[in-house]
Amino acid sequence: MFSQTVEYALRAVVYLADQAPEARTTDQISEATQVPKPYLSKVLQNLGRSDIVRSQRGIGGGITLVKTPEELTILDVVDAVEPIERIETCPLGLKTHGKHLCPLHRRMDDALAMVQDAFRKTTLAEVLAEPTRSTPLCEATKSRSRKKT
Amino acid sequence: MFSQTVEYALRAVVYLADQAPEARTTDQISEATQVPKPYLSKVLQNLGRSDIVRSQRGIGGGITLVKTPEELTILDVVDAVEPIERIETCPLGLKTHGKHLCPLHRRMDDALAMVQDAFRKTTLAEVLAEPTRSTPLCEATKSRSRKKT
DNA sequence: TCTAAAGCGGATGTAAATATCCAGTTTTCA
DNA sequence: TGAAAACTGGATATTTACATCCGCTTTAGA
Repeated sequence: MFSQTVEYALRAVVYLADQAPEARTTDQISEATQVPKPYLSKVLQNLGRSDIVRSQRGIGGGITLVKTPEELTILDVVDAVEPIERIETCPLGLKTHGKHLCPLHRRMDDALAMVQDAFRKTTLAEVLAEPTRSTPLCEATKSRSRKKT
Repeated sequence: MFSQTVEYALRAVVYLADQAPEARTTDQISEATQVPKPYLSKVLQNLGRSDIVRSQRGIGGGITLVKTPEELTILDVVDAVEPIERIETCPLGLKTHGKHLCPLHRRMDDALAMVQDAFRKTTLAEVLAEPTRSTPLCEATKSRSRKKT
């Protein structure tokens, strides 16, 4: 139900949040997140246009988060690459419904709203801080704090 | 976030539930739900294979629900055409994660679970019974109980 | 038993999402 | 100032979802 692109974007941002405030190259992100590099490159460009990440060309360059992990939510990232389309008006275009959704579409939209709310409430910092055996994106026992390669 | 196919399937089934236990032809369903007839036909075939609807060829034939609207949930329909794919194992294939999802994928899967639960709890009968100004799929003031054309 | 109604299944076309490639530009540093 | 690192943008596959078309089969009723 979530597209590949959303999955990839989230992986990349989680990785960058983990490494913040250090910059990481597309190569590094690709390797860490297992996202095919050429496609990842496009996704990152997109995140750049939406002001989620900033890019720096040239030697020593790379990608960094614009905000801190505390300020950035999952929803910010999802909205940047593929916003959740809420059902605002009757999909059948019935005039008499207008903004008053019928029970079917009301329920579908409620489901979308739940997902949106859950994503809005979760910051990247929370994802990283969660005590668990599984570090985001990394094999279990690997350190998470190593910064430079 | 929900595909066209799911949207179409739900519209068709809601319409059939409203008309139950009468059969309706693809033409009638198409007109009522505004779903393009040739594609609707495929969707209905799919719902037939999943035993959500039954079809009857020939004059006087058409499509009917297999279960009553009370027994049929939104999730049944969604699962029939395009099951919600829960995240069961780490999408990166990290061995040490196994079934223990990392915090990112845990949250994504939780969102999927919420949608699934909401859909499982709602029967078609509930959708039809809900007191509202907007009858499912129909213009506001139209009767909902007319059976034959 | 013939005809018209109705669904079935295969073939085909189109658009969007996913993925790759490469030439060009920016930047650092020797 | 030149070479290497790194991102950018455009062009091009590939795959999947969406949509249509058409000839065939089943069925009811005149």
